[in-house]
Amino acid sequence: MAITHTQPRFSSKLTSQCQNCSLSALCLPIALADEDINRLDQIIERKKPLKKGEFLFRQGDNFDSLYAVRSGTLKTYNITSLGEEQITGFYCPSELLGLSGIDSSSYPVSAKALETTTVCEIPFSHLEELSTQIPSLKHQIFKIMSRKISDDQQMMVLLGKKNADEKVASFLLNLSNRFKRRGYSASSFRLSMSRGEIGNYLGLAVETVSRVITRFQKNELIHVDGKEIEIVNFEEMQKLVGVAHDCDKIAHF
Amino acid sequence: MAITHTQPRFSSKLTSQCQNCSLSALCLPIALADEDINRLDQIIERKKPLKKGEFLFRQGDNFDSLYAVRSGTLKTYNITSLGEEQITGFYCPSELLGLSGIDSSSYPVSAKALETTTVCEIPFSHLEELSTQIPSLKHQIFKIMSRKISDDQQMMVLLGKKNADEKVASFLLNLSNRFKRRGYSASSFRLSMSRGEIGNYLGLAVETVSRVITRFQKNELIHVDGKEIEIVNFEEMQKLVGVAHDCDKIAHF
DNA sequence: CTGGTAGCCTGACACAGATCAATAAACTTA
DNA sequence: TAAGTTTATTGATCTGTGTCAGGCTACCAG
Repeated sequence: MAITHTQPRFSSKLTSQCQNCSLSALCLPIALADEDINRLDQIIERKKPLKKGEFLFRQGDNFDSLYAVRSGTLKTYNITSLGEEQITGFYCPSELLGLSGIDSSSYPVSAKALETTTVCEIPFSHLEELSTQIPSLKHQIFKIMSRKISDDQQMMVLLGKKNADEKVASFLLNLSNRFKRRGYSASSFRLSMSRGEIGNYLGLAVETVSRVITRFQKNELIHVDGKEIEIVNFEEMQKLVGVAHDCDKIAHF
Repeated sequence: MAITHTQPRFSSKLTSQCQNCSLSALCLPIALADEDINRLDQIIERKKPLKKGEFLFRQGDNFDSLYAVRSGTLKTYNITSLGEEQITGFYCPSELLGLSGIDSSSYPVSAKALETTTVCEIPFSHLEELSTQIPSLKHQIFKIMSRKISDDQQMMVLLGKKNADEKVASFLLNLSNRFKRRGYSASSFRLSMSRGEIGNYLGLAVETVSRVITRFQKNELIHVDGKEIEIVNFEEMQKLVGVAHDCDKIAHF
């Protein structure tokens, strides 16, 4: 929830980092009183960076904390009964991980860094306590969890109904939106995950992801150079995804 | 959260229905003090039954309330940009609907009754208020939302990685577990949804669902008579799904 | 520099499941 | 009861994507 963009500093003497954090508008969309932000700030621990491939937590670990991404990217994944990995999400700066652990008191997924990554740790018991004292904070947590539920359901629609082109286009536009929200370019960004990880996440084979991306480039929808992506033709991409504009089609039976 | 199994009664004079409700153990897994149950009870409205095909709420409606299913079944679904419906969940007695509406203040899905259905309405603003006064209630809401997030992620694994047989087997065993938890037979139950709705939910064509079910019957995994299902060979069904037993295979890299 | 590894791309082919079509069964309404 | 409608089943065929196999490139360690 509270994130700073400054260089990692580990002194607990630094308070009010959330206020200075360029991402706090995203973490705390409903402005808390200054005093409340301070209180929130005090329960948050800034952790030392994870290197690529390191775990933030593992499936089965005791649940203690939520984590807000400060910089870098992580993936969460399940291990299926066959021992394969199924990626359930990618997490960019300002996004919150670990919500699925609250219920069972252990994390039902593993979280691994895709690159050098820093996070803020938010001990859940403290957060919960604080949320008793600050109703707007509690409301904010409800909203964040609710949002996660809607987003996951959109993902279910994608996995259940879309073809390969639509999946990849949705994925790229989704990333684009997330970068945009953070103040970065919506049209030009770097993929921190491999083609294999994209395919895993979207329910596609690596080869299919590769072919679709190549074809998109051939059709001048995007420009690709390895992990660098530039979205050239937003309009066509959105048509592929099926944007909400043509919602007049929607009937309520 | 609070549900009664008695015949529908609409007098607001009836208090403490939650205590008498055979489902309350499911709604209130962490026992609230009697006094707290009463307070919860007082904010809950028992609504008149929905007939098959009627809406509980529609995509875009203002979000006001959560709903707990008392009897019957509902489905929730999205309308995709092409105007098709994508079912995102089925809801049986004791289960809670509407969580995805908290974030955006309008429901992002529609909820429709699959048969005659009664629900308890829980005005969210009241619930939130009450949760400020009763920390264990707040905790319970966090847990329920967290559980929903884990469940949806399991569904993403199913949609992304499983084949038709595994999907249908998972679906049937999932229903079986839910009936069992409610004290009904785990092996013998009635599907309240059509084959088309099952297919839609699982990302399969109707014909595929039909064929898989027929084949399961041929192989004596289940016995089917229209909407009546009997699971005959649990062990084989669980093998199909890939139960968690063979988790020694799982490596943590 | 060399060899090794991992990621990515591309082509050929196979197959699970979609689609199309026709019939049968179940339910609805009059 | 019959007529009409929806739902389920079954068979025949088609197709999008997975699978397999090969090669290319980039990067790292020695």
